[in-house]
Amino acid sequence: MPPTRRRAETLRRLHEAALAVFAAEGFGRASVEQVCERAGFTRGAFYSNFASLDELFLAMWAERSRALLEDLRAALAAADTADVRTARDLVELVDAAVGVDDAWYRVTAEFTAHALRTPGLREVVAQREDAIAGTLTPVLVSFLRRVGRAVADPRALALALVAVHDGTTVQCLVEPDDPAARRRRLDLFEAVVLAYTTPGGDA
Amino acid sequence: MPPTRRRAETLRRLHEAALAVFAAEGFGRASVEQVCERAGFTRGAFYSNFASLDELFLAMWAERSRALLEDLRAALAAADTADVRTARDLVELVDAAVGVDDAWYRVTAEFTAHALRTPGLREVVAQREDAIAGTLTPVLVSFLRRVGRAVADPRALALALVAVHDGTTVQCLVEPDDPAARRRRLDLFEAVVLAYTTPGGDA
DNA sequence: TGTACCCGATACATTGGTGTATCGAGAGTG
DNA sequence: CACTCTCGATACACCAATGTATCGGGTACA
Repeated sequence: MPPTRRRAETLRRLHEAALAVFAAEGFGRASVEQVCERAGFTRGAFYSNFASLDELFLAMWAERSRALLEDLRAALAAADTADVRTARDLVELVDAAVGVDDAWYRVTAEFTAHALRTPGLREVVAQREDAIAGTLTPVLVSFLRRVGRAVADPRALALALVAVHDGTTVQCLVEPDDPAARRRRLDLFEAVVLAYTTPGGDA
Repeated sequence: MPPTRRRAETLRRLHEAALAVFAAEGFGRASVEQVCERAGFTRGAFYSNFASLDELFLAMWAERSRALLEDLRAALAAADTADVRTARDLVELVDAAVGVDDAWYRVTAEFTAHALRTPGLREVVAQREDAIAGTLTPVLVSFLRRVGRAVADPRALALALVAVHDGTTVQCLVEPDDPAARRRRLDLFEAVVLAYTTPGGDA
């Protein structure tokens, strides 16, 4: 059964409100009450759509990561091949598309920590991360080939890049006014790409 | 004024209880009440020692990172030079000393997210992280020299390693039964060390 | 051993959140 | 246009936590 028009709109507003509240209060401290107030609903609306904040978060996360990967794919597809010749160019392009999103980082970091302590959730998170890496891999391989690099173990590279992304994002956010942090992030990305690939491709 | 004996013991018990409660409930959801109950005190005890949970956490964190760096230094000092000949050896040694601590990771990740959203705290966290990298740097350089590697930019390396540590820790914890995650972590550490150093040293 | 004062206990007034059971407006449907 | 049933609002009963003001036992120190 497809959600009715009314319901779809309700979900949209709840997602939006939840993101704002999670970002402002922290996932752990956000209450159903706050989310509903922000969305302009009573708690009744919430409970007839979700059983818990966890459930709402997972729905948001699925949506958001889908959109993010789509953006990334689009950014890469739109890039002029002539402008992307080296691994560094590619790294900069991807970084620009993915960015360093303060609010989103905080929310996912907190939720991940929460999931690690909640057995059922841990597996769900593991699955999602796996799916993300899985989607990322082929895109990555094909674009690396364009800049003349062959990847021995694409999965390892994808996971390494995700790890570097997470780790450096914190550093960038902790020192938001320091452009050096941003540069170090790009350097590290580049170093990892070079370490996990060998010359050889279309370039 | 040095803390009296009674007070020192109270602090010890509060630290211990706080770590347990933060780990079990999440930093965001932990209450003063819970911490005190676990420690066997009333809230009166808490408020006459700290103004907030933030304050308590910062005290714990300072203590814990001091101890961690001390352990690391000791582990490196104790290692038989004959057994540590390559960058990989060094990486494995450090990894064994630092480890992947579930509870501690969750607690710090949540606190960091919290600090990012709390202006005053963000700077405190930045300072602490800086101090950690600062302490790490000389140790790192001296041991890399032992295994025959020279470091061009020690600070960049230290920060890169911290980022990789953070990023891969999550991955290891999300898939706790997968030894591959652990191996990928070591591989990434090694790749980064090699990328940020050049041959040349005592070896 | 006396005494000053530290520090943890107690009590109080408040606040804000929880989940469920029930109702009825109005969207969806033929 | 009328019928149906979804879904958000309302109301209920309940609990957990907050921070402060005050008290007094016991530690520390001469």
